[in-house]
Amino acid sequence: MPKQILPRPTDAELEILNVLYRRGPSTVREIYHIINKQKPTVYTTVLKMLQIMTDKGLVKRDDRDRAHSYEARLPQEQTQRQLLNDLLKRAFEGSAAKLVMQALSSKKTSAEDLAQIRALLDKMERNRK
Amino acid sequence: MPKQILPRPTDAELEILNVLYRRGPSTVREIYHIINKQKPTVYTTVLKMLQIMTDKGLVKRDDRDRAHSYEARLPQEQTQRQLLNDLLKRAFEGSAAKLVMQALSSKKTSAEDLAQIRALLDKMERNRK
DNA sequence: TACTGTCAACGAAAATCTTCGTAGTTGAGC
DNA sequence: GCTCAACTACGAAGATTTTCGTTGACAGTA
Repeated sequence: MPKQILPRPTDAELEILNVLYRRGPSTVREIYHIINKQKPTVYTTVLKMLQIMTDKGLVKRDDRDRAHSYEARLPQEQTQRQLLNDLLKRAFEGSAAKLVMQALSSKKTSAEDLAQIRALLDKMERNRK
Repeated sequence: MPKQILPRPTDAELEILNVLYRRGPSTVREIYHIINKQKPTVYTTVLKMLQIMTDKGLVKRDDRDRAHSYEARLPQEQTQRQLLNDLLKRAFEGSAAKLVMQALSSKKTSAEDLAQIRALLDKMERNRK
């Protein structure tokens, strides 16, 4: 029973989504191999997670072949944005600026990254006029 | 039994932490009044949460008075940073730049905020030399 | 057909998170 | 001392998340 509003993915679910984002549509076996390297797990655990995620609507299942193929339902950017907005509300009182400041000051960011961000800032200010 | 490494606060725990950050040290009753407005709850639920959070080390308890007083153990900025770093690892492959870009592009940010971020960027680039 | 290996389905157990009812303690006022 | 109101402690129930064992289905091969 698919839901309309996608729930925030849990930790384990996010790990699987990340695999799907890196690999594109994949079978349970393929996903299992990768997950198992990161964190020793049993095949059926991964399968169960995928079934739950299908119910929640986080992934789509293609069951034409015997080995079903799974695919993330939302593009990575949208998942990231959703998680960010969620964190924004829960911990930053909705202030994106505070969040960005914290992110920049806590992590060492490369010169290229800084330049990239600066470019984005420029673009946003231009659009503002 | 306090732990060394503080666990990531859960949703309900974060709500309580936010109250503590706004109010400073507070009694259960005070926290309960606020939480109850946001989401009807029973007094003992809030109390239980605080006890769990004390065990986890998320808050400190001052039991000198009869009505114990609770206080966040980490400053708000540190909690925020922890949550950010966590999200960074789980959803952004550790790239703060990607995270910042998403945050900036998804949310409308005010001109003042943009200026503030730009100032931070300048400062970071100066320090880099 | 019988055997083998791979697969999805299912349910239950384990772990964690959240809520709440009950009980016992303490302090203030009589 | 006794009673009442407010408080904390405790444990259990419910909900959710995560893990895993078992089963049955299916496809290929001899």
